[in-house]
Amino acid sequence: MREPTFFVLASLADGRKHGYGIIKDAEELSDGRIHLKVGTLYAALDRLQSEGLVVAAGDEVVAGRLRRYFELTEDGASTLQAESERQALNARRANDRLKKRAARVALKPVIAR
Amino acid sequence: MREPTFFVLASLADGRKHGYGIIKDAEELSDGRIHLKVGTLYAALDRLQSEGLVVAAGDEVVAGRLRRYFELTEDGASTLQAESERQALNARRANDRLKKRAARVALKPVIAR
DNA sequence: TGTAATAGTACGATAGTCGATATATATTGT
DNA sequence: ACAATATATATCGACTATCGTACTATTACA
Repeated sequence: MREPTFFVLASLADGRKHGYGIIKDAEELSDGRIHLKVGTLYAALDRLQSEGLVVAAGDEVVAGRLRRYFELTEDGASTLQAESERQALNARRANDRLKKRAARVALKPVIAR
Repeated sequence: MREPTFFVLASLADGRKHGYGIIKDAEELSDGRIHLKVGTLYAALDRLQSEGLVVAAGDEVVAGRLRRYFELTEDGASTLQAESERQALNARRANDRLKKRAARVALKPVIAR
């Protein structure tokens, strides 16, 4: 799963939201790092719905504008959970290696002298 | 950065390796979850070289077979570091939300009674 | 009055991965 | 002796998520 999709699910884990709301929320959740493109978002929502990870949760018209609401399914929540654990583990593994590497490269110049 | 590329860097963080060695190492590092496809690997190595994250580190012939070795640059190491931190943070954020969500859905049936 | 923010739709381009095919040698099993 | 598996790299078309941009439309604010 790629980062934009991950943030769509993570955003919806907070509760029912509409498309534009997801964009704003994901931006906040990622400290401004992620700005979901509209094309990416609605494509992702369509795909996630067809996969059963997200369901449409009513259309509303607020201030003359259509809002399409979505919410996470239990499947969506457990998929996000699994994805989150996978990423945390990958990060830990990479970090272990980087630490060992740092120890190695710190040693090298001393030997070379 | 996508998972296969991440594992190419993580594998090389361990030290100098050749293509096939990276595939085997990534498999081990990920507890068998990741099996890098050859197409993906060599495309990734070319790309990472052109980005300066990886450098060619000598060709050798071992037991009649050519081995093309690669190693991580300092840029590659810090890119992997940044990527690893990003993923760990994303995972933490998603997890926080999932915990809150679990608390919410655990409450709902009680109210409904 | 026009600019920013809100909200959604549409679509071509790009990039990374997948899956398959090819080539070649070494090792292991029957 | 022969087949299967492991080692090792190269290449290429297909797929798909994302990007980037343009478009429509309303409301709020300066």
